[in-house]
Amino acid sequence: MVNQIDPRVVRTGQLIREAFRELLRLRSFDTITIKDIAERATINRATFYTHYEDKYALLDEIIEQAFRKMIPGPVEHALEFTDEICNELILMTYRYILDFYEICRMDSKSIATLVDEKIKQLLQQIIERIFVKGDHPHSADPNQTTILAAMTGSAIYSAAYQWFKAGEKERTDLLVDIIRPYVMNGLGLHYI
Amino acid sequence: MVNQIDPRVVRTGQLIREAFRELLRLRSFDTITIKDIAERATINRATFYTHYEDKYALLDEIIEQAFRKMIPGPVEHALEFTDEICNELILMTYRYILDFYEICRMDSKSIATLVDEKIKQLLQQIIERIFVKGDHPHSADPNQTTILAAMTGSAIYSAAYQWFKAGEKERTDLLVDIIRPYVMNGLGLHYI
DNA sequence: GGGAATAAGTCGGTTAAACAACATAGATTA
DNA sequence: TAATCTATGTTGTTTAACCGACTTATTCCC
Repeated sequence: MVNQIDPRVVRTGQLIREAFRELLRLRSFDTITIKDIAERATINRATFYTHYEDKYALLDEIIEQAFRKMIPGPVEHALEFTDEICNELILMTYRYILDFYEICRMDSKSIATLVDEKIKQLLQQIIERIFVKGDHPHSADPNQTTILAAMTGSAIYSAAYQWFKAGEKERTDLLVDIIRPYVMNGLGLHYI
Repeated sequence: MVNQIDPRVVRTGQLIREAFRELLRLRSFDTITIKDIAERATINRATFYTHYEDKYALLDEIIEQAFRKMIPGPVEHALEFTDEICNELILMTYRYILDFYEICRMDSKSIATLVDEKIKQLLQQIIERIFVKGDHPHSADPNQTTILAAMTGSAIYSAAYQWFKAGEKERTDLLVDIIRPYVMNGLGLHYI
């Protein structure tokens, strides 16, 4: 429908996302209308729909973009799921949660579950990719690989989220030391 | 040809002018190409020409926009050419020169005369408008009004420019006290 | 001087954004 | 409850931006 290389398309997309990010700092997700976004982005309301199906799709992309920007280089290029990589993933996830809940007004908690799901899914993807690239013990069975990645991703996310909700902002080394052994043992990678 | 209300037109115009202002801070006017401007503005080179005839026309508009933004409220709404208004005009002109020559790299002096002419012309317009609005002694004769405005504008500009070139950045009160009596006497307004 | 490279303009065809108008669905209020 | 208002999507038409190609300068370098 739209050519993602056309500079007009690129610019309009940027305007929409930037407007939306600004609005999320000011108000809660469900008080923001398409009209608001279009006005702030200085585009026509109808044009919004050639870029996103609705504001949920837009939120989805915002989350993903922000998350991908935070992936550390070592994780990006990791060929094996090592303790070090596991640490990076944990810290990155925690950092993302801190950032996101600071930026967004989550008064209504309307989008909290959406965000949770999205982040878990992205984490899972990253982890699965590392499993497949390296010769992980179970990588022969794609099905099992996916399940292990899902468990690992949600374990890391849930723990980081609980840490955040408990109000602990310091001593992330403790957080790491709780999650990593659990995950690595679970994967049977501890003694590799 | 282009509809100045269409948001696309407004946005493209802003992008072009902003890109040009940025480039003027980095390089001198005659080293800047249309291609440079278009690239920085993230628009197509051909699109530039639907907005401006060439980079001289663009410079012209940049100068005018910047100048108009500096017009003080009292001058904007003046109904009479008083000492106070005259002071404001002098100070504003001097401030403009300071700003402009700080922003633009005038290495080659290629555009200095263009800028000079433009500013004199704008000053003249402002002054003439005040003459016409108030019942200035000579306002009955439109021709004479224009000439008086031209002389006043260029007198103020030249004096402010000489002051700037002499390197005097302080004591603008002295500058004002030199120009104002000259102009007001010249206009025969000193004893009104 | 002569040839290559780069910039300035121009033009016709294509694509995306603007816009107005419409139908629908919730929310608000009389 | 009926009526008004506001947000959501959708559609067809118009317009401006994109793009490639082309013709002229201008500059640069051999």
